[in-house]
Amino acid sequence: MSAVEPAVETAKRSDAVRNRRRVLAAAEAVFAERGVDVGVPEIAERAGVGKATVYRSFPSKEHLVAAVAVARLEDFEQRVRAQLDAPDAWQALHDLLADSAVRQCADRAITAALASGVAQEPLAAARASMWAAVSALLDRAKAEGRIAPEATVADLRVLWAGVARVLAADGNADPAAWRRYAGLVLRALAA
Amino acid sequence: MSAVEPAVETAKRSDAVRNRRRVLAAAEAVFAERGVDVGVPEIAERAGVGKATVYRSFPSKEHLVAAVAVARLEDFEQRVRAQLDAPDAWQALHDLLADSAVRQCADRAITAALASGVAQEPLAAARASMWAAVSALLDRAKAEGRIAPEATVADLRVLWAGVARVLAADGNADPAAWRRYAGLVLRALAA
Amino acid sequence: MSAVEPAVETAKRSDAVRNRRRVLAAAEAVFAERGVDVGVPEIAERAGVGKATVYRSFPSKEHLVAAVAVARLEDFEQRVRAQLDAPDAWQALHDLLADSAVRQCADRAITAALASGVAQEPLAAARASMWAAVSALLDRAKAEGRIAPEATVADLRVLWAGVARVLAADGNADPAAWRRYAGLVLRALAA
Amino acid sequence: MSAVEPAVETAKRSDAVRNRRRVLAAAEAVFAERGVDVGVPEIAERAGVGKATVYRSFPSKEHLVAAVAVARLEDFEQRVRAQLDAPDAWQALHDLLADSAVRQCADRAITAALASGVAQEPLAAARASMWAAVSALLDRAKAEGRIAPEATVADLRVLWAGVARVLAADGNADPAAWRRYAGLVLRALAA
DNA sequence: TATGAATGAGAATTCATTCAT
DNA sequence: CATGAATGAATTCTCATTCAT
Repeated sequence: MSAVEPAVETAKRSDAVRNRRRVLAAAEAVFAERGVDVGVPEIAERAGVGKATVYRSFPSKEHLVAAVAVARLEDFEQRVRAQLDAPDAWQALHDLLADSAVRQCADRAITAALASGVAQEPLAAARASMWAAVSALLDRAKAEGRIAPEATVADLRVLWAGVARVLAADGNADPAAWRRYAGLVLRALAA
Repeated sequence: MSAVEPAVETAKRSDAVRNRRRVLAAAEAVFAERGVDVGVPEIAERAGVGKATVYRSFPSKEHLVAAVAVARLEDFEQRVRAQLDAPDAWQALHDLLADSAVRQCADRAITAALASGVAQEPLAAARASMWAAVSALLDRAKAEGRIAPEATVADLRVLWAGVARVLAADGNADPAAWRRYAGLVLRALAA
Repeated sequence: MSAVEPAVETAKRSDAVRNRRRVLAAAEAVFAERGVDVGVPEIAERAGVGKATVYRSFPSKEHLVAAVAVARLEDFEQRVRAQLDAPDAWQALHDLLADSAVRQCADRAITAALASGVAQEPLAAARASMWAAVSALLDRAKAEGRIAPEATVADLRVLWAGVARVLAADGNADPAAWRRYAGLVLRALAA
Repeated sequence: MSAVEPAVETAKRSDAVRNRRRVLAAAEAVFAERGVDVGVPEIAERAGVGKATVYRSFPSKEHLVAAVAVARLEDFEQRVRAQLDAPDAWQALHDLLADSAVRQCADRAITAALASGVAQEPLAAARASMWAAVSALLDRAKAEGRIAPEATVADLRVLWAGVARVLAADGNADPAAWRRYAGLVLRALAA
């Protein structure tokens, strides 16, 4: 019996974890499509669960928003770290920027989460960690002589997050356009 | 005598016009501080008028949002046109960007107004007119050899509107920072 | 001078009286067309005056409604009295009913005015006076042997006011239909 | 087992259904007492539920009004059909009218619902079905020789709905009065 | 005096969140 | 545990009525 109970508990937890993931994925998708102002019912329906189930995994909508932001940041960070040893750091940076077409979702979520003041620590940590990774790549690009020494990762953030927001708001999903702006942004920071 | 009557009519309107301006100013301020989702009562209180007075001047909140956007655009356009004959076009452009009054407020308002589909024509006209003025200045900067020929005013918009949004979202009101990013953006478009 | 002042005062009063009539007429028309729930601005515009002018003649909208009801009642009463000596009382009654196609306006107004509890005395008086006149005509019809002795003017009111309301609500403006129902109502009260 | 699941689902709905009925009953009562212009909060309080609960069962107030009208019509229709085989059709008709539950409430609701254009089909269907039943009874009364062959169910509607409205507006709840007017109306249509 | 402007109260409706089932 | 139902707070907007001009 003592062996069964944990199994049951684990099973339940795995269900909970699965639901949590479903909700998170649904929220990401819906936020990306229609902004962070969509209602909870919509997210719940998209996730195929009831409204209350959303609240089992996330104490409030703001926490859900923050969780989406964190997930996005972690996701992007992984992709950055996978390129840390790329032969051409500048090119890797360029490609990463160009590929981050889903950014607006995270950005809106980050903005909303920060504005709400909820769960700021995990969010700030995820942000810092992500930017640390980018910073490493940026440093390598500087070492390659392609990026100006005084350029900072903060600059990159301001420029690129801005571009991403505007393109997203425009509904511009053309990869070539994103690619072109990635080049322009790096040019702004060029040595 | 026939000249007096209109004066009387204008006098009556003057109060309405003054209130309309107050509401517009209050809306600009509140939108800039807290986004376009703030309620009408808040705007009314800030303007020192009652809720219904807002609705006298603007048929709906969406119209108010659109009016704020248009006012912002017109305001900025005037400042651009005042620099059309400046000796150094690049410098003029740089300065305009640096103390740009078309910030998150206008952008959020424009986005919201466009999304709402209300009063799109005047808004689109104001936008086009403003960008036409900027385009003229940009052309002069190209002629000076400081801006790349293939750079477009659309590029400038994407880069600068983005920077402005991010800085505004950060609550960064440091003029030096805005100035620095103005330089970076123009560098991205440099010849 | 003492002779002039009253003249001026009278002139002013005549203006006021004219405006009062205009408003009353406009209210009658609008109430008949769209019910008593139309707003004051609409009535004012129809009357060609400002909103506040309505309030100069009538302390509140409810008073205006009551005044419309009273005017209607008095109007109808006059038409009844004009028939008091008609040779055929039954026929006169029938014609009066059939011609009272504008009744729904008065009825809605009477209902609203009574429900509001405002200005009940003049309204009640006008009602009583009007029904007294109808009663006289009804008595003559009884004397002619066409109407049952036990029929009352209250019966006539219930039946005919009801028919008028329903036809009006149906939007039925066909005189032939009104005429036919006038006959049916009198048949219900026939000797 | 498969039989249990629906039961569970029904159990959940049972509360909703009970509240739906409560709201409907409260709306009927309030509409009958004070007209269809009463606010939703009042109805909700009368039903012992929150405002938003009303909106769970009925998408809008207009839908609620239409639902009340339909419920009233169906209720009355059932009572008519229960009398279709009564030995004395005239008497059955008389009795039905006399204790008619389709009173001002239903009529005002029908009028409002038709004016709003919402849910017209179910309403029209309920109306037609109800009048079809009445028509059957009326035909039997014609066959009995008590009602004129040229009388129509539309006539009955105009006369009786009108009487009902006026009596209701008068606040006259005396069964004897309703009974008496039922007799008068049938007299108007007598052979 | 007549007017357009101003206003607070209140209407319908939606939403994030909590409970009973 | 998961769910649909319930709710009060908030939002947009309208209206009868009063005031400054």
